Amino acid sequence: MNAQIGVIMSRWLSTEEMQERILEAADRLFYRQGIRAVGVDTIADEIGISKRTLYNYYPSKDALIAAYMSRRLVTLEITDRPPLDQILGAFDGLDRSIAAKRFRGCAFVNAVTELGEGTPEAHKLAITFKENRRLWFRELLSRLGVEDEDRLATQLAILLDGAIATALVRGNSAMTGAAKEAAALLIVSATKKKRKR
Amino acid sequence: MNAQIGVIMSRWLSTEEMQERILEAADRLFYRQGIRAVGVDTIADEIGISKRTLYNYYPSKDALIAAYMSRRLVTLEITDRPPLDQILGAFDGLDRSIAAKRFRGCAFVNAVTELGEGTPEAHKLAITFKENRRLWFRELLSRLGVEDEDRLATQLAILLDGAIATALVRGNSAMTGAAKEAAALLIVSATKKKRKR
DNA sequence: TCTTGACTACACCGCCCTGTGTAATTACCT
DNA sequence: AGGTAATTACACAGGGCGGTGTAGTCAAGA
Repeated sequence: MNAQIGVIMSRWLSTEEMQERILEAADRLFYRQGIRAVGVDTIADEIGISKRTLYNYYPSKDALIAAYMSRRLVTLEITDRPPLDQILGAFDGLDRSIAAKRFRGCAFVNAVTELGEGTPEAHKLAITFKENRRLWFRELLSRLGVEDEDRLATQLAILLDGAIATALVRGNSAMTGAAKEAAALLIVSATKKKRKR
Repeated sequence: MNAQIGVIMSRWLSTEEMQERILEAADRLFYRQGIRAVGVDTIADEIGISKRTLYNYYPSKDALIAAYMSRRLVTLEITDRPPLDQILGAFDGLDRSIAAKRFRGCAFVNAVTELGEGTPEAHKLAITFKENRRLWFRELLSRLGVEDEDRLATQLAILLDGAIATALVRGNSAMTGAAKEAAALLIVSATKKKRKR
């Protein structure tokens, strides 16, 4: 066969690099086709290694799932751009993700749906992810100087998640503009309230 | 065994009643545990009939899934209550659903997530469901006399779906109030705009 | 009483999945 | 040159699933 690719790779790649290579493939397949729908063999085939080798780097599929979700748990950064731009930019980012044609909704919400209550780690990671983004909104709103930034951050997070779910079902990004507009209106309304006091 | 229940039932129940009885159990299990996670045997056991009998009423699991989703596709009714009450009442209804402790998110979004692109019927039913609710919002907004009711209906639908997704992940209904408030603010803002013209 | 139709229990098929066991192969290191 | 560690192909166990085949049971109607 044309095989033994893994043998060659393993000489050039460190353990961490192999894990990352596996994880990258798992991420792509899990996100696109669903965690339950993708078998370990499929992931191994995807990068041209044997299933046996994959189990040398991850002891179980559950470990792979946990690593997959941890990898998606990126820390959101706050730049020195205007806070309002950053907030509304999140909706533009969603729009671009949908347009990129690999969109399958929120990986964390999907994981909770697919795995159910039987996997508390996934559930915790999903909560953490959502809360991180809400706090990211809140910090930016705080810098904007709005009133009741905690509640407003929740509302923005709801809008974003709603746009994600809607885009998943409808299969297009026609509604991101409306969501962004609603977000802007809520923020403007809150800043006006603040000014009045 | 204590069995032969199905035999007894089939003498008393018509074909439609048996189908409904099966479907009710399938609905409960599919929604709670997920479509892929529930086997046909489990559904049959749940109502005390044999798998063989179940296949006499539904030719395949796919047919059962389609019936499950069709059953969830209820037509939303518009009453003579004030339109604003009905709109905001949708958020209260969500709050009650979550509190009822059987909440597992939106059945249609979950079906799209679980079944993927391989089941276009489910996808179509999900789109229909979401669009029905959006049009329900739009009709009520139209009766309210707001400006740009189509876009506002989209925004309200996004808010509701976002609240559903957030509640699914967080496991509580702490955010429905914020979603409802945002909805109210968007509507009030639209009515003010109308008044100004 | 006898026939008919629905249901049951149970076995079974074929498929897919996670995970492991094994012997052979390969490349690097001493 | 020989040893070592990783990888490979392959088989297989164990389990679940969707779906079917079959022989027997039971109640209703003629």
